[in-house]
Amino acid sequence: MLRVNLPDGSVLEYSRRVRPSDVAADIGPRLAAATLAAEVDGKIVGTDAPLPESGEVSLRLLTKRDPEALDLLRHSCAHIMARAVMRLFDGVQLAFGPTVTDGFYYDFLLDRSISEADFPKIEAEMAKIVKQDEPFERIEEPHDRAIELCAGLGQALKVEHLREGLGQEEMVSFYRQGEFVDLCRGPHVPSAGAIGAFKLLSVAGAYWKGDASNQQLQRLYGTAWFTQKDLDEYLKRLEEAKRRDHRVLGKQLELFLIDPEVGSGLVLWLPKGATIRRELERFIYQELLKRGYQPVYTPVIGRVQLYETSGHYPYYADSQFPPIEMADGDRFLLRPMNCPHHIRIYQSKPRSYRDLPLRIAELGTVHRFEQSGELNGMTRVRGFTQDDAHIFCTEDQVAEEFRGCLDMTQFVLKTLGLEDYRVRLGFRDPASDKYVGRPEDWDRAEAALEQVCREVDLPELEIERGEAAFYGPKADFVASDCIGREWQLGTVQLDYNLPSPQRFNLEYIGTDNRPHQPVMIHRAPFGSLERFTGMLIEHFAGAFPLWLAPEQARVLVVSQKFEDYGRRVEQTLREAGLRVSGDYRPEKVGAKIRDAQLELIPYMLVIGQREAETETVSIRDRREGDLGAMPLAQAIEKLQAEVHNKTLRT
RNA sequence: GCUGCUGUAGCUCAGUCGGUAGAGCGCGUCCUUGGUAAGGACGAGGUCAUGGGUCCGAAUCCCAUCAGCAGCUCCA
Repeated sequence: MLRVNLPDGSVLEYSRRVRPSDVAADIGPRLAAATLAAEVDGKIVGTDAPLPESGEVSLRLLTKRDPEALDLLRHSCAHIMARAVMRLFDGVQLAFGPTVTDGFYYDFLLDRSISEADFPKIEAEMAKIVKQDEPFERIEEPHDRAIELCAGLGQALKVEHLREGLGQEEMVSFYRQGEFVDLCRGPHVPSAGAIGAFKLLSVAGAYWKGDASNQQLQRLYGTAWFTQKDLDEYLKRLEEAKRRDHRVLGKQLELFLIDPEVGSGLVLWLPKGATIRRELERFIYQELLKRGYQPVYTPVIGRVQLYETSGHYPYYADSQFPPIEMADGDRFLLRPMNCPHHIRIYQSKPRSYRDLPLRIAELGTVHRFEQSGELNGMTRVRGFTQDDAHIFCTEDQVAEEFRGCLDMTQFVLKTLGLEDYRVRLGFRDPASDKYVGRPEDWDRAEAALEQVCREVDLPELEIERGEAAFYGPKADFVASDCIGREWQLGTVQLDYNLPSPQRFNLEYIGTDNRPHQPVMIHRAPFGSLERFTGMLIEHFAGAFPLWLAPEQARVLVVSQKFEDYGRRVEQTLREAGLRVSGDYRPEKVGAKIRDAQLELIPYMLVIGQREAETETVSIRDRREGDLGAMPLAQAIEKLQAEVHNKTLRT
């Protein structure tokens, strides 16, 4: 006897073996037709997955109203795409075909390359399959039979996966739909007809099992939805996201430039972008000073030997600009990070425990030769400036210093209204040999870091093995760009290795009058100014809060007759510390407003006869529209207050 | 670095079958002097990414290079 508990509290009892589809049918034919999958005791299964013969289960039938069903739909669509590809091309080997956010992909190995020109053909074949509406049938096979089956189908990659990835499994499942059979955990929607709308999006290379030393497969990306309307809305969302892309806005609003004559991945900050950066720098310096940091300046190159000591040079040889070799054989490296210079400042005199914690900060410009395929607007570049600092402290001070770094990073993000981020704890992968230092130091560092992070209120804290820096574990603040790619912004890293005798051999004299090894913390709340600014552009869609806006206000004269008063207003604002310009073109005020709106200028000060006579300005807020006239002095106070408070305009 | 795609005026883009280049916006000049999202007229502006090749003839076809886009790999 099986008791089935349904979400509405009702209970059905069965003395025979049933599947979710049977339960749905018992409830009603409409539900039976609409059911795409089921959730049994919290686990998503297909409608044909047998329920236990006895006992008690809770069952939820999933229809197109449930987001979980959409995921299944996409997975099923990946199978249909694979089926179409196998019909159209010879010798196709299947790799993996999972769902991703808003869609799915499938990796194929085949002789000829697939290009976007092939999409209509593939989509047409998929449409045929969807129209036929054949069911997805689950088949379970013992491991050895599965290998035979895949080998018989010529699916060598699947055989490899069965042997290596699924070597421990006794039984594995396949899904069959017509002539198409695929090793797959499932579940799937009952049949192909559930797919309301789909579209192939792109094709790209992808390495087998994600390893660049393996063969490259062809990955087809697509998306699928319950209805054409959902698909259209999704495509529209993609279009809209593109409009806030920092590369598009950076050009449109003249914020920055990447010029091939200068070099790819090298950012030229235009005056307006430079203004934003300067304000961010001012903000971060104020904050550093409040928090007991000591700013320094150091050069952008150093002797190669310095980076041999740190371990960076051997470790990252491929991703650095090659050393500059002098006639006398001396070699210099364009610095790929700032820590060695700061370490040498630490070592410039004997340090006592009384000096600690020592916090050395610098907006340090570094250069790294990133792979060409990685370069991306301002988010991945070859020259960038970190809001870097290195804290040298005693073991006892680590937790508090680390907490302070997390706090500063959170403060910075909050000030800018960046709430949508996650924190990644990057720990070492014990199986990898890329990490330096003693395992016991690593354990200590990871434990210390995790404990502090757990104490502090951090959103979406996750531990990721293998994400540590080679010298220590770290906490990264990660945010997504307009098309959903994740980027590391702020980072706080704990380092027991660079101070060690094998590296720089840092010391301080303790209360016991004996030398001890300090601990280092590397931290950068923004991360890089380039990447952070890029993300800010997208976050604000180019409409910056007043304190960051390159042009905070524009004086618009109704007619050129009022140019004199307009220029006086402009000058008064400028003297009050505001960034302002004036539009005295012989255009109608409507045209001037439109231009200012499109340039995302926060405030427009409209000036005509009335204002000139009464020493007032008519303020127009870019978002709110006309706010009416007010005395010039009052307008200035209003703007200054907004700047001072770093008000976020929502 | 790898796979696929793309590169035409300052910007966004069109350019058919290979026959010597077009629009809108912007820019300049002139007219208009106006009240909260586009006033009008005229004009200038292109080594069709770069270098080779095929062809009587190349923006168009082929190759290479450079750059960008999407993805993979990498990310101190």
